Amino acid sequence: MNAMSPGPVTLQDVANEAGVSLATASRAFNGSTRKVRQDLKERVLLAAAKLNYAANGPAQAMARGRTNVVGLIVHDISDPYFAAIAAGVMRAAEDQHLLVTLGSTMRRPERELDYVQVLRGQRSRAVILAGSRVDDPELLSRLREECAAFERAGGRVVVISQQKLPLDTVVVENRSGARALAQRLASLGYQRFAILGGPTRLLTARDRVQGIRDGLAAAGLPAPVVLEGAFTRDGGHDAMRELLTSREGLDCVVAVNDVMAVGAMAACRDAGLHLPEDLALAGFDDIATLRDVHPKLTTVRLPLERMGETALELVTTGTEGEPHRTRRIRGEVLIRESTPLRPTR
Amino acid sequence: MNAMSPGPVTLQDVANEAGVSLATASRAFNGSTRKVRQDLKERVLLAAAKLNYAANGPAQAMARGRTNVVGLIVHDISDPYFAAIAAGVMRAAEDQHLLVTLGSTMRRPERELDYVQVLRGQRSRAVILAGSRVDDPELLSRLREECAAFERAGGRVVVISQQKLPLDTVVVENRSGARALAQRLASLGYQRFAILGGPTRLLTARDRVQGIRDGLAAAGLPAPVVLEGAFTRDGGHDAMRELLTSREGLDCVVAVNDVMAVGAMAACRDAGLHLPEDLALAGFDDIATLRDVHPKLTTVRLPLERMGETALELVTTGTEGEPHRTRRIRGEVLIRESTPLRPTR
DNA sequence: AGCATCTGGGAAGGCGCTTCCCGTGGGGTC
DNA sequence: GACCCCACGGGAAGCGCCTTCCCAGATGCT
Repeated sequence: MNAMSPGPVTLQDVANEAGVSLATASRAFNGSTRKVRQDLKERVLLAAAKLNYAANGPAQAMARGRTNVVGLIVHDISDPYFAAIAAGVMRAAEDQHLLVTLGSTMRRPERELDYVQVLRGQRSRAVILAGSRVDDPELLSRLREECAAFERAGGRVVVISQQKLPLDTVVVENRSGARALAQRLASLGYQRFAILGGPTRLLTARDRVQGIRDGLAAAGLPAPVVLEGAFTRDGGHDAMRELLTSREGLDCVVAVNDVMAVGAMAACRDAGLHLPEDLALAGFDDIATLRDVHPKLTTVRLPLERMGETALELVTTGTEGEPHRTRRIRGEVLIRESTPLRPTR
Repeated sequence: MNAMSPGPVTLQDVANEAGVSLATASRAFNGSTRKVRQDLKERVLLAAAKLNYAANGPAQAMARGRTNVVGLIVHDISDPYFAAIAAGVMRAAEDQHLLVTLGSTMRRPERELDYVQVLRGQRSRAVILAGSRVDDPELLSRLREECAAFERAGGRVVVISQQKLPLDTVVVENRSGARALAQRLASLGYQRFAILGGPTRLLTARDRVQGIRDGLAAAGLPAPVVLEGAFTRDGGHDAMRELLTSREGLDCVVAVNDVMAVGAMAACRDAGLHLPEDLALAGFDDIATLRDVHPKLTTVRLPLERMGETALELVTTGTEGEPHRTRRIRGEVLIRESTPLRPTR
């Protein structure tokens, strides 16, 4: 293609090819303050295409002092909750010509700190922390400091979950959603509830448990049994199995997310229970790939992709020095087959 | 923290703080060829920690001529198939202190080209192309050229799917897996098959369809009906609905992936069919979150996370100039409830 | 004709880091 | 004790690009 220079094509090569100066070639691409005559610009672009020029990202980053990369930190990318958020972030990022670097903490929240630091070093334009905050003041405080350092370095930080840090936040209204779900279930006639809760240190799990409690209390129902399990399919499965061996007379089990609910569903089947006749079951999130389980799962729909898009929108629209903004995301209760109207006794 | 310099902390700041030269500070971190006296090294590391120093990634990339970023390009990150591969890549990348930049083509294969080019500009150390190749010679040829450019620039390219390019490849043995599945199903007594195929231009879909055909033919069974649908839940759903309105006397339907199979399952239920009594159904992939659907789905297990890990291993272990390597991934047929032994008539 | 305005080009500076090269000091060898 | 070598610290070049300064030429306006 170009036999002259050895390594990758540089802007100088493009300028030579087009017969213009380096400065003009640069202006042809980024033309901000100065204008470049149309025909010259075309020549440059043509030369670039001919040489298959791709601007050196690190060099640009260095000269400009910032990149067009945003970091997305999730707990576990193979969890469909985060995969859906990631899809939303990706879609919005593409429109803005931003690249997304993915970090996965493998469900170890302390790893968020490392990622934020690494991304600061990378001069990422922003970091999106997707996923529940954790009840750990020490960790929270260190994270606050790390995020502050990130912002001092000129980046933005957006959180998707709880508003626990002085940052732009997409707040997921887990508690009110869970409360609404519980009230709807109560209105369907269910009375004796159990909750399959996630790890209590995860605020998302905790908020949902509390919301359900709120809703049941508001409906005048007794406090539910709460079991703690991992925030995964196996967590739901194991918690449900324990529940089935020890508890009797339950109406309705609410898992704090769909993945756990599906695990619980499997545990019920293993135990020979017939759903929903023998027991009603509900989840949370409305994970797309789980919408076809049978019986169809009552849940609270969260617009996961839109949450990702919203986070990226906060990244791109912020103005310097502005106080941190909040976007509230409400869940929508979806009553489906797994919680039919309960025949009155 | 340090009131002197305005912007982010630089290596010079650390060197000053530690009372050593810039060169020494740099060597304290990377000290490969050259050694630094132990006490000086500790002083530098201490100073770095004190100042909360994070090395400037772009600057390092520029000086070294390469980054520690690998790009992962998938068709759709919200598809659990790709999410699982991504999880494997992430895990392996973490061990190697590599960062992963995610590209999602939104199922438009031609966008792979753009991503490869962008990642070349970013001086990514490698690109992993996860996802089916496409039957489009023109596109394939352009992709070959773009990948060659990437490798000329010093990066590596690894493909997960079919061996269609002269690159390191994690070959998924879709055809033999599908063939084995079909033969097992035949041995269970099924005779009249239909296939819910994906888009024919996707080689993964095509290979699986062909494998099933092979297996049925080997078992002496008549050629199956094949319907084409999108490679998604809705694709499976719609294809199954069409199948149910037009075809009679089917034994067993095989969808070319689990997501489609679950969509098909829903369509069957909508039509009042009872699975597996009225119809057997099988999928492909063994997607983790879909293992609990009822009836449990017969499928071909693919070690998705391990495929991601293997791809990253190819990225890190390659030696210059070596001919491209191949890692074959075999599927494992899992017969489950959705295809019970068929009572002989 | 005189002046303001626009645009291209050359050149220099700087981003933060790695690494080559030089110089010095200490230890070993005969 | 002279010599050599090695180890290691420090100075400085250079990675590719963007930006800016300044000058030259062209154009348009009064």
